[in-house]
Amino acid sequence: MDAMLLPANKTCPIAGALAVLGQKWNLLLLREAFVGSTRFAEFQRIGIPTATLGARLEVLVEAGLLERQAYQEEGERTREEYRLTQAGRDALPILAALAQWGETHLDLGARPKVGFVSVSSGSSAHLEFVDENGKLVKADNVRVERAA
Amino acid sequence: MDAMLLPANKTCPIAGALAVLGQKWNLLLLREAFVGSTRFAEFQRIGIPTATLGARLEVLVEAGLLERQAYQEEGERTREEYRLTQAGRDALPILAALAQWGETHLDLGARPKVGFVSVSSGSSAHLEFVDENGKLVKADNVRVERAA
DNA sequence: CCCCCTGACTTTAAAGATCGAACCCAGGAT
DNA sequence: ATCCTGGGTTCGATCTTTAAAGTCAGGGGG
Repeated sequence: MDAMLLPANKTCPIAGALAVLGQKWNLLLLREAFVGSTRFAEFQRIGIPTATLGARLEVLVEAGLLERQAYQEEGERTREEYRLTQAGRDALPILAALAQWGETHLDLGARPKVGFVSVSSGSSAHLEFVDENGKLVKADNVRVERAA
Repeated sequence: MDAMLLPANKTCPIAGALAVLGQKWNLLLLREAFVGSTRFAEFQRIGIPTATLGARLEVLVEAGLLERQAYQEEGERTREEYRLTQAGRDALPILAALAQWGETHLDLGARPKVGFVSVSSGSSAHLEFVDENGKLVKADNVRVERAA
């Protein structure tokens, strides 16, 4: 990841975000957190080796995307679980954008769709570009400008 | 990346997208393509080693995000440049989501902002969640559902 | 006291990915 | 013929991830 933090990349929000989110497994771990996983063993369900899981949870906590919270069940010791911070929750559009792209361009076979659901209306939600006046903008009508 | 394609992950659009887009450098290369880079040497500006660049461009072409096009300048040989396909262009929300997160949560220092601009209105564009009825949904009001 | 169990990690060597430096290739110009 | 330029490739070193084995710690039970 260091090589991606050249002077020019260091001020680029995309490169900066990728410095932590681009590390293997991190976005899938965040997805797990979004669907409710909190415990070490729950995060293992994505198939990540435990050594990597331990290291990644540490990275996500240090980067402020997850936080540790102590919990204790009856007859059990105090343990720690991992919960999304606001910064972690703010990564939701990244996951949604990846999901949208994957749905559109990959052959994923027959399966129930993954869902991003509006809690208040109960209907599914997807990402759109919106301009400063609140108008929808088609993605093909959005240009990326490099800072000078 | 293979371990991320467990049976359960294989049908997940996020994991599937990450199988190609999650590879180091690929999203930054797409960003370069969006701002107009087409040639091998132009992509090098992100600081990627040439060996990795060669391999990555091949991956992005094979995955259908970039395509090669022959070009020839006067007095020069025929060369190939790399241009976004529709699948490549459809990755724009991913870059925008990363940029939004980076802008919000990283200390990037003083610099001109990176821009996503609506071509027709000239104003900046950002991502929002929208429900099936076209209504804006706040991200904190979006729930991620795991497929059963 | 010891043992067991369970969940949460850690250790270690091997495999895989990325990198830096050197190098090669090919076509056009001289 | 050589030189130049752009587009790569090769290769050994370094870093990252992995699989397998292991440790740790607290609570319960004998």
